[in-house]
Amino acid sequence: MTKRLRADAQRNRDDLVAAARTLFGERGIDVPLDEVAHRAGVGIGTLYRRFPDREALIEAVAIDTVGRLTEIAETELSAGPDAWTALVGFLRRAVELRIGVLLSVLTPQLPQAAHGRPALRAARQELIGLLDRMVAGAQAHGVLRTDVGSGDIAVLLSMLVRELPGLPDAVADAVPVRFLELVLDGLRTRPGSALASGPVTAAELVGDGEP
Amino acid sequence: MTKRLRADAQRNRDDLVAAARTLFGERGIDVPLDEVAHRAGVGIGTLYRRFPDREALIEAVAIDTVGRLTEIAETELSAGPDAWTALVGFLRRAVELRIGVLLSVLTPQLPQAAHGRPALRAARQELIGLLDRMVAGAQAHGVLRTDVGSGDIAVLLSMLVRELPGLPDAVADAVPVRFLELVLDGLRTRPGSALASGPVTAAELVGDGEP
DNA sequence: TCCAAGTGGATGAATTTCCTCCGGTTAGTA
DNA sequence: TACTAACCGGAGGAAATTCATCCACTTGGA
Repeated sequence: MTKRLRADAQRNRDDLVAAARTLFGERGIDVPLDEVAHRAGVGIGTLYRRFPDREALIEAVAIDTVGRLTEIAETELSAGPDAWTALVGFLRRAVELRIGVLLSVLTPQLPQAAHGRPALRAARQELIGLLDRMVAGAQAHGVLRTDVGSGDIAVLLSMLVRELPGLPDAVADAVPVRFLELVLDGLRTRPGSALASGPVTAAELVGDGEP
Repeated sequence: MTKRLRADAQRNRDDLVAAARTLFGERGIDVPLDEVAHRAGVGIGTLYRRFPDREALIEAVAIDTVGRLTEIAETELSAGPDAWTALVGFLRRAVELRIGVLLSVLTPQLPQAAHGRPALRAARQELIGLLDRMVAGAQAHGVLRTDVGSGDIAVLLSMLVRELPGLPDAVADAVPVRFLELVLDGLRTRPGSALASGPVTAAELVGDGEP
């Protein structure tokens, strides 16, 4: 196993991965590494010492993210009364934490080398298994439509979590959870479902009634 | 009015705006202008002659886009039997053409100056009016949930149209329409609704069963 | 036919991003 | 408490990207 890090070094490493996860998710995989370092509250030097190149950082983020999602999925599956509840819980928590799967599952731009790195492959496979279980289970119970698959869930999560630039902060913050509920329920009127927040009007989006 | 352009020049101008609209939508407002020119099949020089700076191009795209959406909305509203049908038609056509509103309606990064340019303000106001009409109408008929507003529609459209990098082409192409239908219907099983394409599995997303 | 209008892309400037290097700091052990 | 191996931060030059001009050549249309 790799040498054990000094306490502060480990802390910084974790902060870096966390910062990278957020920034990668929000702004894409090619945010300047300087920004990642800054957001983590460490110097650029520190980042480069820990992760020799961008690819290494991406891989670390991927593994970390898949791990978190797997944990969430496991928790929900074992705690929830049924697969659908687990699926919904999984999505809610992932969205709340702003964790998209896509990056971690297929890590688009990840050079083939890293893409297939065994550690990542294994972790990914495990997550996919859990996703499939939730989807299949919910479909078996007849509550999840059968024309969607686990891949749809992955894409959905990524779409929801991705930041839309230019929105007023209040709106931007609410969007992911808001739209998750919308996708779950659909736009059509349906008894018993109501969004937590009120309607967003276009005028409010523009933010200038009469400036 | 501004001087009339020579035929070929006008054609190039249109191509530029079209290329910019697509690229802005897919990759954000700060794609390199070189790429816009290339995609439009013209030289960079041509772009710069027609649009002195990025802001001018953005404004042109915004006006053009709002115009197109307005036209679609008008068509659907007058042709459709009711507001809900019009709204759905509007969304379907906009998604099909990959036209997001957000950019054009609130043009996030647009410097205040241009953001408030009268031509754009007026066009935007008109579009917002139409959106509100569709939303309010559909709600009055009881078919659209009342906890969403025209702003939600704008955000939705932008989310759907935005490209998710790294997806297999086939999936990427299908995503916008696929998810529009999902949002309209919801993930829950519902009689009589079926997606045009089959489920997308996570494995298929990753693209490597056993490579 | 003729030329004002238009074209493209080579090119240097400006900006952004990368990533090394090293003087100073600190965790952790004895 | 003292010592040192490990770690830190960020200045700054190299490299890459993007901007935006300029001009020799082409073309639409009167």
